[in-house]
Amino acid sequence: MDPVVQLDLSVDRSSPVPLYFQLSQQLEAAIEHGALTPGSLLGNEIELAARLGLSRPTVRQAIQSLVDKGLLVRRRGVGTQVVHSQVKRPLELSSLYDDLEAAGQRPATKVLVNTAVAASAEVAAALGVPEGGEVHRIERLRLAHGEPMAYLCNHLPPGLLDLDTAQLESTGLYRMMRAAGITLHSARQSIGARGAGPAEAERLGETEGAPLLTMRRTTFDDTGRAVEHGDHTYRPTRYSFEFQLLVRP
Amino acid sequence: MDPVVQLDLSVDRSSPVPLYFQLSQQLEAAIEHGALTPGSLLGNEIELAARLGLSRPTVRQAIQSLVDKGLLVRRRGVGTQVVHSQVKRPLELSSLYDDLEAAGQRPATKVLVNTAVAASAEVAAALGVPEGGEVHRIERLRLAHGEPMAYLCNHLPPGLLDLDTAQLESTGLYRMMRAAGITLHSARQSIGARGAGPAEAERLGETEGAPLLTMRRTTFDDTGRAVEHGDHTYRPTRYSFEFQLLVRP
DNA sequence: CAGTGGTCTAGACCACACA
DNA sequence: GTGTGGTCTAGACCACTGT
Repeated sequence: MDPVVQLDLSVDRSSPVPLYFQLSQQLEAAIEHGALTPGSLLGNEIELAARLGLSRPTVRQAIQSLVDKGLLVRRRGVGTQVVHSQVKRPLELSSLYDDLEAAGQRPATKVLVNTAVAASAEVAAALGVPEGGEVHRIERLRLAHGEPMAYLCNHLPPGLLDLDTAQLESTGLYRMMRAAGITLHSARQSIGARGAGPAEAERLGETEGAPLLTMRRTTFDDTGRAVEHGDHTYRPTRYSFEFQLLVRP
Repeated sequence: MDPVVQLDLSVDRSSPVPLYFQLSQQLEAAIEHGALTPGSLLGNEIELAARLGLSRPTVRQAIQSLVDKGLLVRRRGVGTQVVHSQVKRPLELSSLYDDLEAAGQRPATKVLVNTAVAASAEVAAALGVPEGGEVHRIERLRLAHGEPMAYLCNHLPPGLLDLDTAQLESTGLYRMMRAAGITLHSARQSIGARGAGPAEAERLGETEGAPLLTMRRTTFDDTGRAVEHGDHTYRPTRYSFEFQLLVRP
């Protein structure tokens, strides 16, 4: 039988951090460094609440947040268990710049184009602006260790952001948006593949017809406004999309 | 100013369906068919609870589930608003079979291989079985309208499932797993691209070196056990990965 | 300031799993 | 049966937003 684990848990009621959050952090940390081993039972919620001097709904809220992260599983009539597998993070709205930086690849960006243009039909539809209306176009080449990894073409609605070329070369677009107070909310993505055309091959240092990984994405903020439409091509020998999924219960 | 909408909401206390779920379904339906327009305010929770004869936590639970789906946004001091954009579904653990069926493409499957084999190092590591130990190997060709769309190679731990060839040809692997009482929980995926080798090109009706979309995935059930490892190749002219993402709040 | 969501309490009854 | 999570109530106070 799986053991019921006794943990050293406590909450600080004078802290501004919500109690449920303090608890979920402690539980997550316990799972992280092995104090709660995979498969172990958490002990029932009532008893846990009594031990911490919390109400049951508060304890439930803490546990629920970890269930949502995929770290715990609840079974009615059984209990709450630590999931065995190493669930890391569900897919997030990732930024290539952040991905590369996290991998220690010291990303570099070369801005090829940074100008206002008339919106094509596709861009206009994606951004919700009139066709032929003004939008901002950015073309960038992303490099790691001096090697081209991806060609990024983005369009943004006019006036959304101050698109300084120097800033674009030193950080990622999403970071600039967040810094400008834009709350990213959702994105619609499409990932595919195709053979490289002559210009693409040249830009990325590939041969014509070489397989390329493509990603098209429209990103929305929390008011539902489209804030960015991107058309990216990646060298598949240098980059692939990796992510963890959770099944919606 | 955005209008506060008055809706015709009600709950049935004699129903076995949870009250919060009844409410969230009605709200979702109202958003779906436009009774709640994007940007409109939902009205405060206390008043909504009073109107329905529910407690505030119950109403909050209903609203929270829609916030989690990305349909609503809460702002402290402001209220709860319907998101403007058409958020459909966050990425789920999708099955190619279901994807094709949903697109009305009448998928067909040809089972090429269905046998026990010794686990390669990669498969053994993915499934958590000893290298060289017995695993089950399935190779399938997925067709739509008689045209090959994808080549699917999967490995499963031994004895997990009764892998009937006829059943494999008439439905998808995930459906068979769910029908066998396996609760899918999470998956780790990697999507990339490469040029087709001679055998792959032959199988999919492509020429050698043609770009192919690749997906490698390991799926886990809710006990953390790996239940499947797949290595799939898709014809990019016929298939791409489309999904909606929500930003982690 | 008033109004909103964010957090929290101390109980209650029910449905399901397992022995 | 017993024990678990699932749902629900009727309040409370706090933090933030916008006027």
